[in-house]
Amino acid sequence: MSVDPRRHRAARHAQPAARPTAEPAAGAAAPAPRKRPITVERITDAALEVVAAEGYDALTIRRVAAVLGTGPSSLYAHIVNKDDLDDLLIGRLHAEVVLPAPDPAAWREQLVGVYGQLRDLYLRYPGVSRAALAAVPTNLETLRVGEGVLAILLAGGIDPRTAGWARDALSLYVAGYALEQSLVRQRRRNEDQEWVLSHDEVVDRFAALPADRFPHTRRHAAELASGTGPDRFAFALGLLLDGLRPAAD
Amino acid sequence: MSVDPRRHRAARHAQPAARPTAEPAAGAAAPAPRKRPITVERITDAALEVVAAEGYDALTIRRVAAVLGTGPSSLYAHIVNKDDLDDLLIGRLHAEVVLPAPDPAAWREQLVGVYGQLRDLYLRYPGVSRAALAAVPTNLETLRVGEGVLAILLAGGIDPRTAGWARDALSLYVAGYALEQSLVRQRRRNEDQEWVLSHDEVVDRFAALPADRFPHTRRHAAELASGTGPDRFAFALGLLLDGLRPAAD
DNA sequence: TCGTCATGACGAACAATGTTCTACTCAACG
DNA sequence: CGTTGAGTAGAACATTGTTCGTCATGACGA
Repeated sequence: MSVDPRRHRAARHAQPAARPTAEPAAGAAAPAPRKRPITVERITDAALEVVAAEGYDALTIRRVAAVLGTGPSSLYAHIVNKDDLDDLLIGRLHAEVVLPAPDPAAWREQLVGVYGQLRDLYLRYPGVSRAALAAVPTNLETLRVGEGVLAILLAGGIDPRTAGWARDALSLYVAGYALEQSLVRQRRRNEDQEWVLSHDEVVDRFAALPADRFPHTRRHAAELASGTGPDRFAFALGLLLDGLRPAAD
Repeated sequence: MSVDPRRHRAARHAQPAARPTAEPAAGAAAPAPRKRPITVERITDAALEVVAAEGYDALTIRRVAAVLGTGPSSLYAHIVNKDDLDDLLIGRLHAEVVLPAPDPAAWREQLVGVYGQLRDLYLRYPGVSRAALAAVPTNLETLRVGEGVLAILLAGGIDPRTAGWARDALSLYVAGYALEQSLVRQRRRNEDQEWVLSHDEVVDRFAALPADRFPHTRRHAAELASGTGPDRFAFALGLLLDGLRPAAD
């Protein structure tokens, strides 16, 4: 039974009562174990390494264990299961988000900045946003980012209930956007699937649709396939944020 | 090699050249095969049955085969792989969406109606929205719904490029919303996981956060956890749609 | 009417996954 | 020097998607 990693998970989701990690003073109590013991941090590092290099689909317990030079069972002394590993990943990602001090005059730009960071993190680790969508919303680092976003919204004059709902919608959209974008890029890599289409092919395909059943798609094929990812992202975020304006004026 | 189901998949994604399904006139050419042969339609039916009853996670090839009273390998004469099955599912779901004739005066309500249908379909089959997020956007039925949405937006006076981007954002949000909602309900069912929280517990947990690091989350715990699913859905959809207004006026 | 053949169904099997069981190592402590 | 106990690791199990070779079965031509 040993230390039971479930306790550790619970600690990551509960309020930080005392010391979050309780790292030794580097040389005092634990004078450097000879063989680089497996820790939750090292597991998370290895997992992110795998995801960055090969995508979230390649993230298996065995793959992570191989990176650490061990077998799959060795990880289960530190993590509860694969869901727990996902949780660690999105926690680590959210931990990297830097939150600005809320500025009532610039709440909109600040939110674009924060969610832009999240988007970039998601895209740097292709497919993790799937884990983010499935994640339990009580992870401590996720809560930290949520609190920061809430602070910005409230500083902007948005009433609390609206702010909460808007935050949910924004987070949902960003995760969904990153997931879709990752899938597109992944498909572009697997060119062995002959029915995968490039950008131009999509335009051609749209334009080749029967005019009787798909008049608009056909007519505006170019516009529909237009716009890089960031453009669409900024557009959607703008829609969501501008809708909040009335409450602030 | 036989008929190669890849051809069928390609047909489902290509333009409908001639007959979409080519169903026999019931008694003319094919006078009722004695043993109910396995067809793509029956596979899709069985798969949806499984998802409706046990959720998308329970959707395995073997499970579907069992519903049809056969072994897993029998399905591979009709589908390419599991991704193909996912594609069939979301195609069938989109086929059930009824599209209104575009009314320039009611484009907003019409869109709420269409995406409400999609949301209800997703929620009726818990978890399928995951497949929808990963789906290839060239599925014929998906294109049909997309065309319908586009028609409504254009009738509302939205310019084509904005309409296309807005459509993407809306579809993304609806799929993400349904996925999140399905996960919440699924978690609520698996009560054996002790760290899963009910609504009230979430409020308590928020209110119990340390006030120094989570002041806003703590203070507005009630508002943050407030609102049923439909409320939040309507709110987010409203944000996205109202942002389009200026272009229409 | 009989033989041939192609289509599709099926069982067994394979590789890969998450997870558990049990044995083992090895530093710390009496 | 012996004990202990946490952390490690290898083997194994159940379940997944997928493929291979074989078999039934209905259609078609002589």
